[in-house]
Order: sequence, then C-alpha cells, then structure tokens
Amino acid sequence: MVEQRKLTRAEQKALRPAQILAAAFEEFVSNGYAAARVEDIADRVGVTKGTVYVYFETKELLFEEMIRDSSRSFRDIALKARELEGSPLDRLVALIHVVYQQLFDDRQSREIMRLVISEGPKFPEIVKRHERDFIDPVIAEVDALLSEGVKAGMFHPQRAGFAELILAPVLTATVIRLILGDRFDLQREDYIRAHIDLLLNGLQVSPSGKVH
Amino acid sequence: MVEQRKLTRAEQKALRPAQILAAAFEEFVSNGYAAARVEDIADRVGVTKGTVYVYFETKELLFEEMIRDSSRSFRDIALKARELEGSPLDRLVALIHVVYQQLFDDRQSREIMRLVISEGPKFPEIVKRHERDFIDPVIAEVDALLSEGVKAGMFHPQRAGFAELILAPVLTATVIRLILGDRFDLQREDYIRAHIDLLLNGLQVSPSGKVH
Amino acid sequence: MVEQRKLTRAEQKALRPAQILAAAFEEFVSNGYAAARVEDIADRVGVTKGTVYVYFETKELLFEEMIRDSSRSFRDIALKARELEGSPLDRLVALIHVVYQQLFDDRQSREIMRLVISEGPKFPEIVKRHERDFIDPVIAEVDALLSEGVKAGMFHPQRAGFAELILAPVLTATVIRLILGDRFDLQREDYIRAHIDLLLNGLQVSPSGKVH
Amino acid sequence: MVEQRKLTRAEQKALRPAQILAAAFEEFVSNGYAAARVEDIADRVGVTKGTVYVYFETKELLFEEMIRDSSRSFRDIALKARELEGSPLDRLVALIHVVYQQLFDDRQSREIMRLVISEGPKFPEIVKRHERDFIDPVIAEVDALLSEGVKAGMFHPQRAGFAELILAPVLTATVIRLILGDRFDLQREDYIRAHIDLLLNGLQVSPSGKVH
DNA sequence: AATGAATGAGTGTTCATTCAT
DNA sequence: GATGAATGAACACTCATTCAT
Repeated sequence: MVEQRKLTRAEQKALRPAQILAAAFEEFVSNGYAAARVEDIADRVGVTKGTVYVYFETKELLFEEMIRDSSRSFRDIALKARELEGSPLDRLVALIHVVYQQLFDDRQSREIMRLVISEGPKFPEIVKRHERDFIDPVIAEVDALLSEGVKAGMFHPQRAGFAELILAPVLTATVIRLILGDRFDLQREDYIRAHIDLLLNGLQVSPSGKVH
Repeated sequence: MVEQRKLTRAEQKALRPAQILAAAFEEFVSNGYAAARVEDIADRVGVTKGTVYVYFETKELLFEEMIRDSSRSFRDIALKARELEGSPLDRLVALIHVVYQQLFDDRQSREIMRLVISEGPKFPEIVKRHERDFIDPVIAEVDALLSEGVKAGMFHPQRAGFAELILAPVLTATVIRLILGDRFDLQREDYIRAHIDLLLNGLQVSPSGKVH
Repeated sequence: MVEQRKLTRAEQKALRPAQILAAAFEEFVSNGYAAARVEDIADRVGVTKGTVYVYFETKELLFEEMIRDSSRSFRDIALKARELEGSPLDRLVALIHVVYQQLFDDRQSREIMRLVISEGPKFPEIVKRHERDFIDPVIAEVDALLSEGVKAGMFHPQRAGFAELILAPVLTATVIRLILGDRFDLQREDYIRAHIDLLLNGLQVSPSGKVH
Repeated sequence: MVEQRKLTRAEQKALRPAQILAAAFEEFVSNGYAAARVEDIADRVGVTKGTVYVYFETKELLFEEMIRDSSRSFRDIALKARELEGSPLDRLVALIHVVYQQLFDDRQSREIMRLVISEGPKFPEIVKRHERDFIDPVIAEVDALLSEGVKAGMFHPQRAGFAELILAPVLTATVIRLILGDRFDLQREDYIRAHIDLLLNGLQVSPSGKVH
C-alpha cells in the first residue's frame, strides 16, 4: 500500500487519460456513439463525469481520440507488411497471416472496424484517416507484392489486378464475426489454409482460360 | 404528379405506412438508431410526429419493421439462388453475379448491412432473423453447389470446404463501399471478372499442393 | 337478431349518451379526471373517439355531466328524507337507514363521493352543486328532526346541535370503504345497530353532565 | 432572511430534497398526481426540471416519498395514542382531542387523506402503508380502551363494539372540510364538546334498550 | 351520426456540459 | 485535479380535439 500510494499520487493522474480512453472504447463499442453515456464511461473508471471533461473537451473529441488510440493494432498491419522478407509468395502468405492476427483475432481492431462502418457517415475525418493510414498502405503493399510476383513469373497477370481479392476472406470472416458475435464458429486454421490454397491454386480441377 | 391531388383520404392512408418506412430508412441510415429523430422522419413524409405514432407504436418497432421491410432485396438473394439452373460451375458463377446485383449494387441492401453491423448488438432479434433468412440459406446453397461440383469431379475437394471463401470478394467490396462511400471507385466488371477467374483458377502460375 | 336490429337503428342512438356516461363513470372512477382517456371511454362503448365528441363537446363537459348523471341515488337521499313519517325518533332512525342504503351500499354514490373529494378543487361548480343539492338538504332535514325531537322532549337539547354527528358513522364507514376497497370487512347490520344504539343511549353506564 | 445568501453549495444541497418534497406536496395536492407537473414543482423551488430528477428518479417515486414524508403528523396520532394516561374515559377523551389536532386541524394530514382517497386505487402500496401505520394502530388503541372501560364497568359492552363509531365525528368533519374547503364553517369547540357529550351520554332523554 | 387520420401542444425523462467549491 | 449539483436543450411519446369523408 505504501508503494502503491506513491505510484498513485503521481501516476494515477498520468494514467487517467488512458483509463478514460479504455472505458470509452467499451462504452462506445457497446452502445455506439450516440447512445453511449459520458457518465457510464466515468463510472467505469471510477471517477465522476466532471473528471472526463478535465481531460477531454467534448464527447465528440473523446470519441475521436479513442478511435485514434484504439487503432494501434490496426495500423500495425501496414507496419508489419513493410517488414516482411522473402519471395513475393512467402510475403503474400505472411501478410495474410498478419491480417488474421491483427484484424480477425484482435477484438479491438474488429470493434474499431464496426465503429468505422457505423459512425463513418457522421465522422468523415475518421474514415479518411483510416483510409490513409490503413486501407491505402495495405492495398499498396499487396499491389507491390503482386506486381513483383507477376514480374517474377509467379503470378498470373490477369488475376493479380485487385489487391482486395487477396484479403477478401479475412475481411469477410471479420465482418461475419462482427455480425454473429459468439455464434460465429469458424475453424480458424482450416479456414486460413483453405483461403491460401484456394487463392493460389483455384477451385477448378482443370483450369480454363474461360472467363464468366 | 399530374393527378396527385386526386388522392382520397383512404388512398393517402393506405400509402402512409410505406411512406413512413421509406423516410425511416433514410433517417436511420443517415444517423443510426439512437441519433435518428422521429420528428425528422415525420417531416420527411410531410406529417407531424403524432402521425408516425398512429402507424408505429414506438421508435423501436418502427426501426424493426423498417429493417424487415428494407430487407426484401436482401432476401431475394436466397430466392434467386434456389432458382438457378445448369452445371454446378454455371450456377456458382450465376450466384456470384446475383450477389453483386442484390447486395453490392443495391443501396438498400448495403445500408441494411451497415445497420445490422452497427445496431446488431442492441437488436439481436434482427441479427438472428438475418442469419436465418439470408446468411444461412445462401451458405447452404453455396455448400450444395460445391458438394455437387466436387462429386462431379469439377472442384477440388480440399478447396471447397468454406462457402464464405466463394463470396468473400463481394462482401469485401460491399463493406469497403460502405466505409468509403462515393470515394470507392471500383471497376465493377473487371473486379467481378477477376473475382471469378481467381476463384476458379488460382493466382499461381504453377499450382502446387503446398500448404502455407 | 331481426327484432334486435329494429330496436338498434332507432334506439341505439337514443342510448348512446347514456352508454357514454356509464362508460365515462367507470373510466373517471378508475383513473381520475386527468388520467382518464376519452379513447378508453369510447372503447368501452364500442365506438370511436369521434363519436364521444358528437355527444359531448369536451372531456370536461363529459365529466361534469357524468357527475350530474351519476349523482341520482345521491340526490335521492334528500328526497327520501322528506317523505319519512312517524315520530322524530322513528324518522331519524329511518333516515340513517336510508343513508346506509343510498350512500354506503351504493357503489355509484361512493365513487361519486371519491370524485367530489379528489376533483373538487378543480371543479368547484360540482362541489357547490353537491353542497346545495345533497349536503345542505340532508343537514337541514336532520336539523328539523332534531328540533322537533327536542321540542317534543325526546332529545337532549345540548346534544342535538350538530346534524353531522348523527350521520358521522355512515360517512366514516363509507370513507374507510373507499380507502380500503375490498379489504374493508364490516359487519354491516351489527355496525348500524351499534351506531343507532350508541347515538341514542351513549357509551357511559352512568351518564354524567360533565363535559370534557 | 438576513443571512440567507450565506448558504453554501453544500447547505443548499442538503435542503433540496426537503424543498422539493414541500413543493411536490403543494402541487400534488392542488392538482392530483396525474395533473401535477414536475416543472411546476421545480419552479416552486426555483430550480429547473432537471434538478428534481437529480433527487428523485421519477414523478411516481417523488409522489410516494412525498406522501411518506407528509404523513408524519398522521403517524403521530398512533404515537400519541399510546402515551395517554389516566382512566379509560380520560384517555378516550384525550385521544379524540388528539385526532382533532393531528387530523382535522392539520392541513397536511387532511390533504394526505384526500390523496389517499383519490390516488389510492393507483397506489395500493400507499394505502396499505396507511392502513398498517395509521388506521390499524388507532383502531387497536381505541378497541383496547373500550375493552378496558367495559371491564371496569364504565362502558356499555354492547355499545363498545366498533372503534370507528368513536372517531366517526372527527373523520366526518375532516371529510366535509376537504370537500367544502374554506366554506366549511364549524364551531370547532362546540362541535368537539357535542361529539364527546353525545358519544358518552346519548341523544335520548329516556334511554331505552330498544334497538332499531 | 360515425369514423379515424391527423394534429399540436404538452409532459416526463435524459444527458452533455458547466462551474462553484 | 476532482467533484457533483445544476442546467437546458432535446426527444419519445401521449392525448384531447378537429374535420374530411
């Protein structure tokens, strides 16, 4: 207790913003922006409403800072994508695994995605930032990998035109998980294996050039 | 428009529910459930708040009925899926096209998807209904097609395990469109063609059995 | 049905006001003036709100007419009081019985009394009418009886000064019944007998002139 | 009044509930539960509607707490009844005086009685509490006094069967006062004297055992 | 006469925000 | 910095009343 109090006085206050942001994440995620109550956020931290306003000017600014704060693991996708090594194929497969880890597995990322979808129309800034910081870089990275693979003769040029197609199964699994919650019961490992296998090799037994 | 003032009371009345539901769709889509105002819905129809309550008991019930009402083209996916004819491959391709039309192209379906994602936690009934009426039937239909194709020796058994993978590109495009709105600029035809091509034939030039 | 319809067409309408007044009595009694709903009154009759307004201009006027209409058995007390015959004592006893019948026994009278107590401050006219038509005449009649009895040497002059004292037990029983409702379990006959016995003969074994 | 502005926030706050309850008493008494407006209660205190809700969750709970709070002098009847000393006769007479003081004289008690009569059907809890805390104890006390007096040979056994009869004149005077308001002009002292005299000695000059 | 759709003025309640302590 | 009492602007919902049919 002696040491805790020493930490407390000085550090308690330093921790406040982070505590409030964490509480805000939970409340905004559970209720959405409009229905979340500042008082419930304060209660979660164990302080009163007024205290929240000491650190954040308005509910709106708190929301925006919370989104920024909770997008960390989101932004890590782009970071990790850039650090990959090996052949284009290896890096593609590794990148896919990264997205499963950072997006599908990570509750925070998933819920931020929900909030971007639901509150986007009201907070265009947030959408733009996510586009700039996450979507665009990842798409760019995938595009680079694909070009490289095509140049190396590994990937079919006409099938490497859309980066979105490469990651679609992760995004789809994530969205379904957002919608169904705990009821979504996916064999994660099998799904990822099938994802990569299908992506690389295709569904048909006798591949044809026919386009439908 | 020419004979609009000919509408009798009785005709007016018969139209009211549909008018209100249409207005409710716009308001709930723009603002989300909590932030939408019953009065704005009424204004949109050109009536007063009280009139909305003549037809819908509460804001909550209005929301639920609006979701049900606006899910029509959503539910048509499952309907149309069942009517397809031809080889498993033909039907698979046709089904994919149906989903682009009914989900990706259709603003109503897209926005309902946004609302299911954002309001789902608060309206579990709605999620369950969508799961039962849309998600499950479509997954089942795709699964049936895949089994049939495998049996016919057309599809690789180990790559036909997850129906979600087949449709992932449509869902992903839809979600990105929800997030980016008008800024999402996709070459629809090329994307669909690439989707199907990649799905059937795979990305790699020399397919391998290697699993990553 | 044949004969009923004949009655219906012509008489249904003649009955409407009475039906509405009866329904209004129930609703106003159950909920009080402010909380009663015109629509509930209409529902009770099996017509729509508009019909009530065909017969009664406003909720307020309906309330007032209902009170007037339902005060019949109330007003009969004064009427019956005037028709009594016999010695002052006989008439006094008979009058007491009449009040038990017309007020304590009669649900309508009791509930009108409740409404006069509760809505009186908002409807002073109603109170004045009740004072003039019921309270004053009955008090006057009792006073006349008492004077006569005193003149005849039957009643103690100093104990015959307040008519209210004579009827207090009936009013009290009625008020308690209003408050407790079905939980009020009074041995009616014994109570009336004790009322009259006590009134005439007093509680003390050795009466004294002492005043406390 | 001189130092009124000296009140600190804390002191103000400590007073608020009592102020609101007092204001609520006036508004509920004047208008009844349904017609009373929370805003008028707030205005009376000099605060805004929101402030009332800081202290009382709902209008209904405010009403119930107000009734409880304003029933003090009501409950004192039972308390004072238990502290009486002297012969059964003395105590009976003293008890009657107590009821005149605490019920007939006291505006708060009278108006609470009005509210119990008018709002009882909607607030059965309140009625039950009043029955348990006030009606039953007083009846019990009077019954005890009567039994004692009968045992002591002071009271006629057959005329001492109903406690209600003993107090009926007070209740009756109170009810009439509730109905007539300021127009009720009673010679209080004479009435009380006549009440007790009549109760003890009876109306008849030559008492008879005859029962009517 | 009867209907019932529509109105609009209200009313209870909520909640982000402020500010004196 | 932290509090929490107070505010006031909203907002869902109600209901007496009207009126075209």
